[in-house]
Amino acid sequence: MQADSALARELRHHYLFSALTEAQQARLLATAVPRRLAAGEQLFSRGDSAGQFFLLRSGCVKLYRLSPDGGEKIMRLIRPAQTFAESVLFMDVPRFPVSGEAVDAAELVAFDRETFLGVLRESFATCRAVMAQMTRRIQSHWDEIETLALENSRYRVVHYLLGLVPRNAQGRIAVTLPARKMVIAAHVAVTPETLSRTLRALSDEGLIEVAGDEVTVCDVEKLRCHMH
Amino acid sequence: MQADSALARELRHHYLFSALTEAQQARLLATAVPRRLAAGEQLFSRGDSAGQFFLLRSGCVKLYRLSPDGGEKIMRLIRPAQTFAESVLFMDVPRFPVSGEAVDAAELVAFDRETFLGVLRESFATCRAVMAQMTRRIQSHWDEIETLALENSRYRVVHYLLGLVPRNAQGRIAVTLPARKMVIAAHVAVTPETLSRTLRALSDEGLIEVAGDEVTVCDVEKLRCHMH
DNA sequence: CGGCGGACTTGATGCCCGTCAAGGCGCCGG
DNA sequence: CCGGCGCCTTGACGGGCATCAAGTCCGCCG
Repeated sequence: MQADSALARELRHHYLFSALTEAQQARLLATAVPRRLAAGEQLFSRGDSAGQFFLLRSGCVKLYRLSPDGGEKIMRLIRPAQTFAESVLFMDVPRFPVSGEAVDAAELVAFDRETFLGVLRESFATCRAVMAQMTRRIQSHWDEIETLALENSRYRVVHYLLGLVPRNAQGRIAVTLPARKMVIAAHVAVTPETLSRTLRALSDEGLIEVAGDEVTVCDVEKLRCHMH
Repeated sequence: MQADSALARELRHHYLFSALTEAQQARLLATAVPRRLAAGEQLFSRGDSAGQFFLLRSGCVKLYRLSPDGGEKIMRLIRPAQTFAESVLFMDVPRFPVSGEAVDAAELVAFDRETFLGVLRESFATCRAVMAQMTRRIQSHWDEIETLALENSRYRVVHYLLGLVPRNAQGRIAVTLPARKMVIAAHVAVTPETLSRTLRALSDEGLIEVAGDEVTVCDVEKLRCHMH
């Protein structure tokens, strides 16, 4: 790998690597393997045995599971500068718990599990960072579970929208949807049709305004209390 | 605390403590606070700032969130010998992300956050144990999200039942429901009525047999492929 | 430009499932 | 023994949402 310097610079701001010494980072890079994926290409399947985790450098990757009836549930969308499949680091028999596939053409780096565990042993700060990150992930899962457990689709959509606006936001605020509406519909477990209808109903009631993938919430407070 | 020896014995088999030296365990116990809860008594509310996590010694505790319309979603049921709210260990501003309340009268021990973090710094083995546990939790959340995202209630119930049987189970197998049916219904986001009807339909079709909280799956394979 | 395909929207229809209500059953205290 | 109280079950009904099917809009490419 000779494009190391650019990669090393990217790593410096990543939670998994920022607390490591240069020497430790070098050890990781020595066993790192670059990889390219075409759009739609599969990276791994649920159940595959796993010896590495990944950093996405460009493009977009989805982690998903297939439901029995052929539908797919997207568990997470990976954006550039995010790592994923770190969970294989800590499993006794490391297997991927989800499938991973490139949405857009992607450029990524695979890090070796054992090498990283060796480095981790020497860096408590990185351990803490990992645990903090996992804590955040668990809480975002709780949010998602909370959304999915809501009885009707309107609540789920509103709950999802509220999850997009910053915690302390007030009044009027614009957000851009993080993915195509089809994908979002899958996230909140409704059909694209219902999502469309629900957004229309909300905008007819003057609660939001929709323009493409730009959604502006007219009054965050009102929308929040609209859930009650 | 003079009932220490019994408590110390319980800790020895717990993932958070088993890798610690006697001295480290002693440090933890020195700042541990025993606590009793009556049935229905609240331990903490979502959003409360948190300086400790808990080990349940007897009874039953539920972690839950209230939905806007007053319904509650149980995120996790805590059984004796389990710790909970460990996530407060790793948050920058530690707050409880869910509410906690005793279902049955409960006996528990509160451990001090800072003390535990101090011990954790000295034990990489415990770090690994924590990360492994969090990994398992994340994956069980994925399972739950997968369940909740299933479109109809029959699939959700079957998926839940299949989650109860051991991974490699085959043929006929009996499981006992881990909670009252009302609670399970909440878990899979259906009403108790629908759960009841679904179980009846499944047993009418000869797929399962229900007797109280004992459910025997007549043929795991058939039930599994029944999802497809 | 004009044809094509994919994403989104909108409409009509049917059915799943939530709601309400009435029973059956075990448990408890009187 | 009875009466009361939860929990579970079963029934009837209505609404919400998935499904199917057009229709619109837009980007793409020949």
